[in-house]
Order: sequence, then C-alpha cells, then structure tokens
Amino acid sequence: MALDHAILVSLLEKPGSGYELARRFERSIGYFWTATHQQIYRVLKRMEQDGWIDVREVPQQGRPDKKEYSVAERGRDALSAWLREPIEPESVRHDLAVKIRGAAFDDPAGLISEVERHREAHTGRLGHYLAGEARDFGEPPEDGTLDAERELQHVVLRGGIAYERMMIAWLDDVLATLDRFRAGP
Amino acid sequence: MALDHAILVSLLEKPGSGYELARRFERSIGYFWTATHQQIYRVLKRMEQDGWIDVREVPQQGRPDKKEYSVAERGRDALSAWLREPIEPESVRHDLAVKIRGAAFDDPAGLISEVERHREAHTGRLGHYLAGEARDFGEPPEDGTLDAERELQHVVLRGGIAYERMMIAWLDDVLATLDRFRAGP
DNA sequence: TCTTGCTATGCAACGAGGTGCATAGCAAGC
DNA sequence: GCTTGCTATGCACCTCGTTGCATAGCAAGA
Repeated sequence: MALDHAILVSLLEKPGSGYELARRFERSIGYFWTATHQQIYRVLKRMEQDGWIDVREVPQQGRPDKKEYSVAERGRDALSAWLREPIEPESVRHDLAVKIRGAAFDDPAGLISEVERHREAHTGRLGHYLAGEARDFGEPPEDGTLDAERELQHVVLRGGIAYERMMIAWLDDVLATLDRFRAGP
Repeated sequence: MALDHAILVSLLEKPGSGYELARRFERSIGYFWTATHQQIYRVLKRMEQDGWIDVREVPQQGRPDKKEYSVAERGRDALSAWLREPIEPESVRHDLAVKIRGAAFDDPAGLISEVERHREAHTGRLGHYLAGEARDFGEPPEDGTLDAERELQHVVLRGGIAYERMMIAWLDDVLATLDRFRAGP
C-alpha cells in the first residue's frame, strides 16, 4: 500500500493537517496519487497509533482548530524500508481504452464527444503543470547547489508533463480514427 | 466499474471461458486493464445471473471441460449504455513517482537500480507491443474496407506504444537526475 | 509410480477504496 | 436571524481487488 507512503512523503515535505493533506491530494501529490479525505483521516489515525507520525493540536483564530501531523522516527524508517523494496511496474486501468475497443460493437462516432472531453481535461492539466513548472522551477536556485527535494520534485513534474503531452497526441490520433467512422457502416 | 465492461468487450471480440479470459488479461486487454482469475470468475457468475451473458458447456478431449461464455442481448445493452455515460479521466497511481519524491529524504542514488528495473520492464513491453503491431497490423486488410474492430484495436495499441516510449524517455530523465546525487550530500 | 505442470473452476477472508452522511466552528451577506 | 460556504474531522457501509487455498482432469517424463 502506497497511500501510507505518499502521505509520509507529503508530511516530510511539509507537516500539515488531514484537511491540508486532502487539498494537496487535489494538486501536487494528487497528480500521481489520488485519495479522498476519508481515506486520509483513516490512514493518519492508523499511522499515529503505530507511532509513524506525531500530532500537535494547533489552535487557530477565525477557523476550527486543527491537528498538525509530522513524521516520527518510525515513519521515516518505514518509508526508508519501503524505498528499498522493489515494486511491480504499475498495473494500468484505462476505462477509455476499454470504451474505444468496445465502440467497435456499437457506434464509434458516438465516442467523439467523450474523447474530446478527455482531451480538454488533459490540455487543462498540461497547462496547469507548465504554469507550476515556470513558477517553481523557472530559475535555478540562487546558491547553485544541488537540492534533492527540488530536483526530484521537478523530475516527477516533468513526467507528468510528458504524460499529458503523450495523451493529447494519442487522443488526437483516436479522434482522427473515430472520425473515419462518422456516418459510416 | 469497468471490469464488467472489459469482459464484455473481450467476449464480443471472441467468446471464451473464464480461464481463457484470464489469459487474455495477461496480454491484449490486460495491457490497459488488469484482473486476476478470481475476479473474472466472480464477475462472470454475476453477469450470467443477470442475463448479460450466455454459457455453453464445451466438452474437451485431453483437458477438463470448460464453460464458454458469450454476450447476450442484455449484455450488449449494458455495454451500449456504459459507452454513452461520460467517465472521469483516470485517476493515476504511480508508486514510482511517490518513491522518487520520497528518495529526497533518504538515499536518492539508492533508487537507481529500481528505476533501471522499471525501465527494462517498459522496454520489454514496448518490444512486445511492436511485435504485436507488426504481426496483426503490419499490412492493410486485403479488401481495403474499414474494419472498426481492427482499426480501434490498432489505435489502442498505438496508445500503449506511445505510453511505453514516453515512460522509457522519462525513466532516462529520472536516471540522469538520480545520477547527479551519486555519493552526493 | 510418482511428480511436475498445464488446464479449468471456485471459496473464504481481508484490506483498500469510494460514497454518503454527520458534526461543528466561524465568517459574510441577505 | 437565517442561509450559505469554507475549514476541519470523522463514522458507517458497501464494493472491488488481492491473497491464499482447494479441487480436479489429464499429459509427459523421471
């Protein structure tokens, strides 16, 4: 299970509450690992019981108090152990690919609007990534030293960018293919 | 849930037993939707009860008998309805990306062998896809007509090829980045 | 004969993930 | 005063997916 580890990484990058984590999972980390707030609270509770993370009650003004979590020694060890474990290359689940193959037995051209919707979603994400890249990695760090956290975040973001570009190109290929079946057989 | 629909599509492409489906999910369909044989048998049972698919006992010589499933009217309708439903662009789960960002708090260079393993896996898949493409789509159909099933299978396969190429290029990027931290800080 | 291995189907149990719902503090606007 | 909306946390339930195990027919080879 990698949700534990995704949360640990996020907390190492910056301690925060369950609510804040949930919002990070809508951006940043969420680009390559999704989770709802219920999942996050559940995992936080378990990790706290296991001593992987520490809690600190933080009173706030103008809004409800929060529990700020940070990674404890045991959490670091658990993450370290996980990093050393080989994992299987991801198992993919592409609904859209199933739909495309399925459309052969229904109406291929009927899928066009759906594929266009997906294309727009990916274009949006790409724009978002590129804006983030320009903002956070536009200029090299002042002191010129190697910052592992920064460099590794950047290479992951480049992966997201490459993925979205690939998807957009492929969806164009799909659209061109579907288009050949407009009012066809 | 799309496992139902992935199975329906596979059975429309060619009727078969649970065992045969399980093997297809290790190849072909399995490239963009994974499933174990237990999942498949469970779903087949449910879909048969719901009248989505028909069964036929097929005696075999030299091996145990099998149950051959094929798609019934209701199954076609269910697939058709699903094709018309908009779906959300997939939620991604990349363990490796979590690991890469996590490596900033451990030993970045320690990830190199793991990333190399993934690179090999993707290279293998790419070779497999390219061989399949040459075999199944190397030459255009004799009669020159548009075959939706063939064309749509091909465009999905091209997606797989584009994905693997993108991943290999990105993993090279990751390796180059990690390499800068060899025996580093 | 015994083991190994492939074909073929299935159950039981558990854990992960998702949906819906509930609660509560506080601010801003109607 | 009431509603709306954001922050913040959590429970209950149900489904999906995975793991481990079990059974059984038949072939091939040691």
